[in-house]
Amino acid sequence: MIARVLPDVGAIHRVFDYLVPPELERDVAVGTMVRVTLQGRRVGGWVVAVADEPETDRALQPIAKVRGMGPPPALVDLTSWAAWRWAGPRASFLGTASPPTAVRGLPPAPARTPQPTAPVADDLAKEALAGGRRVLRLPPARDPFPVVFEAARLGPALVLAPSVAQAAHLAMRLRRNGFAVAQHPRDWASAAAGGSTVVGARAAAWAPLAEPAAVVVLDEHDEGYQEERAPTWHARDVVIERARRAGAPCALVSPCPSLESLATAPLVAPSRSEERAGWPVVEVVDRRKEPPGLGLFSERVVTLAREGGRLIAVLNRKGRARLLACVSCGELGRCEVCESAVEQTDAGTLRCRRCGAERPSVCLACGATRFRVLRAGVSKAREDLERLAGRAVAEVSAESTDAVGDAPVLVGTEAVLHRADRADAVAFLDFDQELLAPRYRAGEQALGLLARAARLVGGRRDGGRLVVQTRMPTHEVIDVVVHADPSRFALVESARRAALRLPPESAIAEISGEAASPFVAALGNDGVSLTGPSAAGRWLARAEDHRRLCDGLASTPRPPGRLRVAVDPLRL
DNA sequence: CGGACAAGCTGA
DNA sequence: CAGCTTGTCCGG
Repeated sequence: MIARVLPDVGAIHRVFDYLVPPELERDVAVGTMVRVTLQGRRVGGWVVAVADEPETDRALQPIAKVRGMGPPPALVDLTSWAAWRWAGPRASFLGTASPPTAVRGLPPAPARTPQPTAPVADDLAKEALAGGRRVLRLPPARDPFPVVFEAARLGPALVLAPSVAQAAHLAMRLRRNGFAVAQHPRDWASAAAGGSTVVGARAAAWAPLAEPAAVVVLDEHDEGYQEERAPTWHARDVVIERARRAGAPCALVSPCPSLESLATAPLVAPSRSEERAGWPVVEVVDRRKEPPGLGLFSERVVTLAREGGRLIAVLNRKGRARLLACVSCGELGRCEVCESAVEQTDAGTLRCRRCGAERPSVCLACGATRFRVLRAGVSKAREDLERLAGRAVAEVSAESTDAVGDAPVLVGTEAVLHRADRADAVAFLDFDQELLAPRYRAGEQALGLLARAARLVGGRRDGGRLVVQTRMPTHEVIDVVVHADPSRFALVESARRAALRLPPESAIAEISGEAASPFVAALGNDGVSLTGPSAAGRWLARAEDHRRLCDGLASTPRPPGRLRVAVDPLRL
């Protein structure tokens, strides 16, 4: 018996043949994790195929050790596809699909799927999982659990949630309903044994179910599903492919579905009135019509902060002040080293955001020591709101570690929307910053923020309330919440993407690193067009679809040196 | 990736 | 020319 082994070594993308000693034959199959001798040293690797005859005349080495079970053959096969789709090494996908600690044997599979105790009847869930792929648009306040329930009823299903905490919560609810459940990656062995529905976050896209009976992705628009480091694989796209291969129904659930999903699957949505009920009331504060000098806070937000209900104010700017001007001469506060804008620290000094140089609060032009805040950050916002509201206001950012507790008023970056679990109102202090962010997905991302905030306040019948401060009150993203109709954004945005040839109207990859230049020189051909390099030394490869793009990337030899290829880059 | 080996550089 | 650095090649 011959094992074809892919070593778990960075720069090796080849498969090598090894002899399987007779006493190990029982333990070796496609997916098995082994240790082998390569060039005199021991390295880990995966058996990606078994054969009777070697492909070489060389003398074969025996497999040194069987480390344990690895991904099932269907997933080993899927890693080849993923390596093509995201232009990355197959070994990195095999690593994600492998157990966190060695698995020598599997627990017994549950004899049969236990009969759920309390059936949840839901026509939309049934329709979304009737067969093939569907986008299921459910408003933020509507519980998606019936979809998960319906999927698990069909057999061992694969269910993704954007965060580990949400996945754990779903697992608990499924268990309470009588289903056998495995949490990925903790229960890797149970998942591999079969018979259990598997629940997890991004990495669970690679959970070891042989063939899911159904696939559900909750909040499929969530950016947490995409890996930031190259290869930039997307969990949603991985499970879509798994569902396709298994012939299993696949429901992509979201209050604001991504254009990518809408472009490739039919939409299922509740009635207008049901959808409306699931979005909160939104108050749009048109800042163009307000008297000048109010700063970050409209009268409406100040009133809400005073009134008593729990208010969360969102401002996506960290620190105290992001842009300052001298009180006496009006000159902008800039770095004496690199001339970039300086920010004000909590200690009152000025710090450069680009190079980190710090200096006392002194104007470079006139020597005055006082500055006016032109663009406040959350720290300043917290101070101001506390003064205006006359009660304690807490600050929350990604860095702050204090428990949110039940502080009545919170000010924070968007991290606050992840840390708090409920609110009576959420106010976006500078929503234009989100709408106008220089990224092609800014609109989708802004809408995602509104949907997340909507979850914290609940639907309109629960008194849920969003306040959006903006100078673009008729922007289609705001329109979505005003009318509780996400298609208002999708229509406008997909036309815009088509005009600009941006995804999903094209497939793009960002290429950077020292080897980028020779790589793109060899790339530009059949169906792949190139732009670049940008100031940061990045190229953009674009094709009509992923097939053309990924074929082009795969057929181009990689020159030596560091090369980063980010297919479907999030930020652009 | 990391070991092997070859070619290139330095100093006595 | 020994002794060391740097570069290139390749793995079962």
